[in-house]
Amino acid sequence: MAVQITLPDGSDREYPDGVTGADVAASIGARLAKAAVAVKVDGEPRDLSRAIEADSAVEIVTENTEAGRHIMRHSAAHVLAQAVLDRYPEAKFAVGPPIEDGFYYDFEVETPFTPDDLDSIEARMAEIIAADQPFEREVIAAPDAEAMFHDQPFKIEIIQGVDESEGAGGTEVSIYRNLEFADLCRGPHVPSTGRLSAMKLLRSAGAYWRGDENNPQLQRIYGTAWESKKELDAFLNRREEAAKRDHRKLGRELDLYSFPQELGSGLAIWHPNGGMLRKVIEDYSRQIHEDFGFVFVNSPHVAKAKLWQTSGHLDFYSENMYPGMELDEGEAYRVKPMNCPFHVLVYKSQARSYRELPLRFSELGAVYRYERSGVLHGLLRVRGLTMDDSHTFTTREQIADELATHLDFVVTLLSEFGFTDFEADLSTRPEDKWVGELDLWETATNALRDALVKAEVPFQIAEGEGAFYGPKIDVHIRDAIGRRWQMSTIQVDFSLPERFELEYTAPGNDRQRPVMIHSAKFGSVERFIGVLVEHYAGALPGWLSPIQATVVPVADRHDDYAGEVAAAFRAAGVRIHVDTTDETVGEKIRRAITHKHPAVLVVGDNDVERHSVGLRLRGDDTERRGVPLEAAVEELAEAFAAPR
RNA sequence: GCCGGGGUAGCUCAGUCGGUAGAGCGACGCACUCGUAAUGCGUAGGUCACGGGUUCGAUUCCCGUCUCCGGCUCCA
Repeated sequence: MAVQITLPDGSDREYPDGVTGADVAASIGARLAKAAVAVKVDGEPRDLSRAIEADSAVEIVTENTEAGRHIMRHSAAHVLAQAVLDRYPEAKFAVGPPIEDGFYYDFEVETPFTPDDLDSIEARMAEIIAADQPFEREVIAAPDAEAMFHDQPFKIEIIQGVDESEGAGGTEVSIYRNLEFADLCRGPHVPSTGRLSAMKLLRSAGAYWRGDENNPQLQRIYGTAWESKKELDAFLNRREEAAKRDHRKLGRELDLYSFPQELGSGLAIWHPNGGMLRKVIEDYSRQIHEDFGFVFVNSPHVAKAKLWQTSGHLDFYSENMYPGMELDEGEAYRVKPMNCPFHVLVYKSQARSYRELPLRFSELGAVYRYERSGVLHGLLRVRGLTMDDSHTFTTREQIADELATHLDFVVTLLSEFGFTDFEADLSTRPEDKWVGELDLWETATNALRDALVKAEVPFQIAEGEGAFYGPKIDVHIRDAIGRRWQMSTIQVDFSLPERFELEYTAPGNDRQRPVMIHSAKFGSVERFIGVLVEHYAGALPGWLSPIQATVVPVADRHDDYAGEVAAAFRAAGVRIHVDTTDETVGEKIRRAITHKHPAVLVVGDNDVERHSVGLRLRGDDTERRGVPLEAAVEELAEAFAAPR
């Protein structure tokens, strides 16, 4: 007997019966065998030590691939559990999957782990790894597994879950064993613990069993594992680099905004530089809205509770709303968490004709949302935010064109801020609870899909994930270091027009109900700025920089000329300031560079005489001397011009 | 909200096994007037987050509050 194995390059090889993945790897090459952590047999990951019974396509999974690291991290999670149970025999262990860049394991223990505990656990893991214990797979009947894990309630629950999902009775589960430690696991695993030397525990945290806060809270330990010390160090280094981009830290360094404790959680104040950044972004927002045919409306921060009752927010959104207040004779008011009811009232302020539609209302509206204290995070999750919010009222016939326009708008806007890597989620009708007409849902959903295809935005369909009142598109971007952020949304709404009994007069003089499209392009101005700052690591593109250029007079006899230079730039629309502080030239330049100013202009005796400047642009560590002033003004005005 | 870890000068941090605190940067003053990433000297600046308790004495120990950081989706 022999098995025929097809390798990824298409070649076929014969192997004797009982051949293992490890044998196949060894037969191809010693280096491959050394790097192998598992195999894929007909696409299914398996242990290297398992015999390959039938003819199949085999691919060796090596440690330097994502699939390989995934397996290593899964194995590292086992070792973590093993170490914890060694140290805390009474601990109950729950689940321990690999995640992006690492792994975790959840435990129920008497007292939460301290940082010292983590050191001790990591030391025990190092011993297990040094002992190079082999991972051994075993398949046993579910009832036997329940007996084996009789004092491990989470494992019992998992075993019973396997029963439910795969049909009760006669079900088998696999377990992995290394020495005295055994864990329920689908596998595969690395051959032995010795493969996990580049490993580090990172932190502990509370986490609810199965992510549900009604369940007991477990103690989660996070760790990371890589194929080599070098890769581990590179990862730790990347984390440090990411920390340097933290918009909260950069916000302070660049004097953009702050979160004073006196103010309140989740609330920011904007300093002059941040105020300028907001102005530039808000000016841009107004301009592009105008360019895409939107008109501007405005609304107050509070409204009668009855309005929120009509809109449905008190029924569906009240947990995110600030508590009510009473005015006059017991009239209840609420602070707005959204702008939509106001824009609806603008629509209702007069009888509408089909000739006016689509009607696109836009507002940079400050809204307030109650977020749980634990989820607040800098500008990225706040309790007071400014939405570049719009509400478009269309006829049914116009929906498709209108959605395409909105997507075009969003993509144009994100591109002009330098984001190029988009992904979208298309959320479709929920199964059970929804309003409106089925064919309208289909029309709108298809229109959203067509728009995505036409705009060439890669997307996934989030089946049934839509709101009850209509389908939507969420647009995500990837930032400079690969993180994914949700930015824009385009949300169709069949419900609000119904609730507010919106109408327009159609050509046949009959009354029709419009459809609404909610859309936020930045999401929130605050959050958008947070993402921008992190994406650019504070070095905002010239058109966005609050200070675009600094003039450095060489000595104070050049201050007057420096003022003339600044005036010339200002006249051309460049945001410039003169550094007249009593410092050396080197220090003033260093200061401008560390504050990420896009241009530094040094002026000295030669420049006064020749009416020129020394010009140094950000990212360039050389300078150009004696550039004629007019030429420099023209160059920077062009380089720093806003896209619209 | 829940779990863990923090809160000391404007910022970054050290320190106090209970005897009211220190550095660097920044700010301010003086000198220097300088050509592309830190000139020198000096001065000021702290209710050690807030409230209570223990103590002869609390920034330090205990309790509570506020606040910040990390985590709470990724199906053995």
